[in-house]
Amino acid sequence: MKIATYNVNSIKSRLGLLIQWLEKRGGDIDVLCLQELKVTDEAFPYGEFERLGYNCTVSGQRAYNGVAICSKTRPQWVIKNFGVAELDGQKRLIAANINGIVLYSVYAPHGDERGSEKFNYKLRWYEALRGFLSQQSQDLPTLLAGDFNVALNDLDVYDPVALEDTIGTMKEEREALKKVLQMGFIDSFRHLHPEQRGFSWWAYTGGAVWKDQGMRIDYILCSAPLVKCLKSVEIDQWPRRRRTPIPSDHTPVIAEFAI
DNA sequence: ATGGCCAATTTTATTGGA
Repeated sequence: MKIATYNVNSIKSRLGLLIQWLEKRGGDIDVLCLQELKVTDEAFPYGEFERLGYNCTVSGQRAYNGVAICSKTRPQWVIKNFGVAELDGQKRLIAANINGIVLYSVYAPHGDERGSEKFNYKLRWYEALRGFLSQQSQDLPTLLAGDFNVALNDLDVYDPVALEDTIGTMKEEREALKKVLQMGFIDSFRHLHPEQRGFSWWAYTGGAVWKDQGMRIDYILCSAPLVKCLKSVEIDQWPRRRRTPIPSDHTPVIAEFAI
């Protein structure tokens, strides 16, 4: 079973490229976790995914945020949002039970800059994520996939000196994500590739992707039972390295499990 | 692959992204 996570930066703008990519891969993606849809539930292009054999469950929002899980088998149940009034105005979390595996598609807040209201919101969001996870049943194997907007370590940024203390690399953010990992989640890419640089995001500006000036901020985190059957983790740069149609600034991360 | 962001809305500017 292959799981992919992809921050599409608008599903409307990315639909053509996304379908092209799924077809180019020969239909090997079983579950697709999407972020930054920027559309309401009603405006999500369900039909396009149905044609490719996917059932999509969506927590959407106009203009900002929005997450979805698209899978070839229907989920047994779905949860949308934290159930925390302060945070649920922004659609950044969806969970689905697919074949007895609990899958999350999450989109962590960007955070703007240290000390800003958005930065504090980001830290509160991570607290809420941990609170939510701690209340879920631990009986089922769990996958946490999405855009976490944090580069965990210096190996996860192209220039740790230039990017020191900038958004995505600050110690508060890294600690927030590391606390999630300490709940029993493993960074699948780093687990299989301890020394490899592999970015999932490059700025639109300055031809960053051609210079490989990026960051690894998109992750597939898995609970211990799933690590045992983790076969491979791949960052597929193909969608990001298109000139036309215009790509997202992120690229998909794909993990394969022997399930 | 080779100059220079992209997307949505508030639309001919502004806001958010990272």
